[in-house]
Amino acid sequence: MPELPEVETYRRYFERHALEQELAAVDVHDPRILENVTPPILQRRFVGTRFVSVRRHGKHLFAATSSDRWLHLHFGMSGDLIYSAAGEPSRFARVSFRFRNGARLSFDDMRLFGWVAVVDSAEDEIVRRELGPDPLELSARAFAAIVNGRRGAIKALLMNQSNIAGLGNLYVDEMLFQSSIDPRRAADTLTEREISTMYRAMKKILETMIELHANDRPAPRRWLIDRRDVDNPCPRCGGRITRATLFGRTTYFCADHQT
DNA sequence: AGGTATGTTAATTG
DNA sequence: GCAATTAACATACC
Repeated sequence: MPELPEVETYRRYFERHALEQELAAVDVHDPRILENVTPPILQRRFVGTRFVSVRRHGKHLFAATSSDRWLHLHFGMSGDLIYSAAGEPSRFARVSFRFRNGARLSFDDMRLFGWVAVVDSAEDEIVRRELGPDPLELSARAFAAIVNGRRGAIKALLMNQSNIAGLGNLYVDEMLFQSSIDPRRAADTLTEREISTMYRAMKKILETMIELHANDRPAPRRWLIDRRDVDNPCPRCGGRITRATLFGRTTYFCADHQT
């Protein structure tokens, strides 16, 4: 389930379980998951090294190794990380990093929209892919600068990873729901106050979800996220949740209070 | 059987 | 160049 809070959760999981152990083997269960390497090159790059740190930018995860290469993961729609001390990899494991102690870290991805790559520099890769700033390191002023002067719809703007990296369909809907803004509103019709409300909602939603994932807790009941279904009562105003396809994605919102 | 899915990108059109 | 739209990618679930 990968937007920014989920990828941050994977980052912490990777950091907690898979650092500073020598890699004994890399098993490629399905080579279609590899973005810019072949199985033998992936193995040559990583066997004998250790992961030393993990960083995240938007929905991208980068693990530095004790050599000069980085592992670069993107989770697509259904990517996941599973560390296990022993046993067989799960049904949808596409690559498994096996450690000297017999444990493995598997990259799972049922739908294969994610990928595994090897890069020389996380920083260069962020630039090369034209990723915008990570929202957790974005000031209110910088956020306003991204929104201001754009004519397109606010939802499309927020989903575009080159504007801000890390928001996806669910959390953009959540931000707009909590900010009472219609997803179709043109960015240049938003007031300063609305932009500032969106910024605060964005930070609160992302930080809260990271905390909730860490404690394995569900989203708050007054949020949209677990009520994404047509005709559900709006947990804010008593209206009805509407569903529409906007900018290619299924969008849920409350037409009563989001204007 | 058909609709749906947390993402990205290329192609097309305005 | 920007913005909107659609299709495509591959797979499973209900």
